[in-house]
Amino acid sequence: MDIFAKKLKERAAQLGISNAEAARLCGLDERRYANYANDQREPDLATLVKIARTLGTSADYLLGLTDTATTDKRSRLVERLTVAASSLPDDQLATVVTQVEALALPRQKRPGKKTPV
Amino acid sequence: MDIFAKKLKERAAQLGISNAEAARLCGLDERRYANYANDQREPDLATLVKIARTLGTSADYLLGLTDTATTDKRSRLVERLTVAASSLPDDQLATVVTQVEALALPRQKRPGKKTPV
DNA sequence: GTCCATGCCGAACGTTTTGTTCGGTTTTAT
DNA sequence: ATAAAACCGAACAAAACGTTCGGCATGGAC
Repeated sequence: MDIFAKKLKERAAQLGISNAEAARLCGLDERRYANYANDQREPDLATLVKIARTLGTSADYLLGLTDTATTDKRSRLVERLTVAASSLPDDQLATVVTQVEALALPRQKRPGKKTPV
Repeated sequence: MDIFAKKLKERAAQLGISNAEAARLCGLDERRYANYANDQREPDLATLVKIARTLGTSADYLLGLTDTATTDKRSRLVERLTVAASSLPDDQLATVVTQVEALALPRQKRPGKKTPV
């Protein structure tokens, strides 16, 4: 599956992270992940799912069954944010959400009922 | 991957064919395919793709990635983050990405090969 | 009833593939 | 120049795979 290896590298590039970082995010041994990215080994299905989920993409994309390349620069930034945020512990994630939402909602005179984080 | 096995059987049922017929359609040994459908073996990635294509479905479906209900608490937090971040101007978005990535990868000061924001 | 085509399954065996470790080179930012 | 991080080839034990064999159950044909 050379396509899988290519997509793996392509995805890491989209996210602006190294393969080693992608490995860490996925909770996989760095050498092991590198074997996937270099088309020397193939993961089992559970690992494939874990990678797709962690990198915020689909198995179909990683297997070349769809070509949904994210070319938009802003979209990729948002994806990087999603991937990074997903690896945070609950409390840090909650904090980040609060802060970014504060940034996003510039000035509403009366902040209405908002779901507490 | 018990999900994969289930989806395999589910798909054959949807198509109104036996597992043996599905195996033949995919050009796979009947016993081999049965091992997949019985959750005793797993196919390599190329075979997974062949099955998905032959049965007219997606790898995401076969792997149970489609029905990712966003009912869980963390997923909703991440969704809120995505929505909020998407409304930010470019520079603020870039800043947030940098900060969250720094949080996500608690590591030494030396970043390796990484695409700059 | 007998036959046999079809679907399905467990066990076993030889082969292939994987995960991991070790050591080393290359790259990058200070 | 230095050190941290990224990256990679080789090698080996362990795990997973594909395939074969035999067996069981069902249903239609004769």
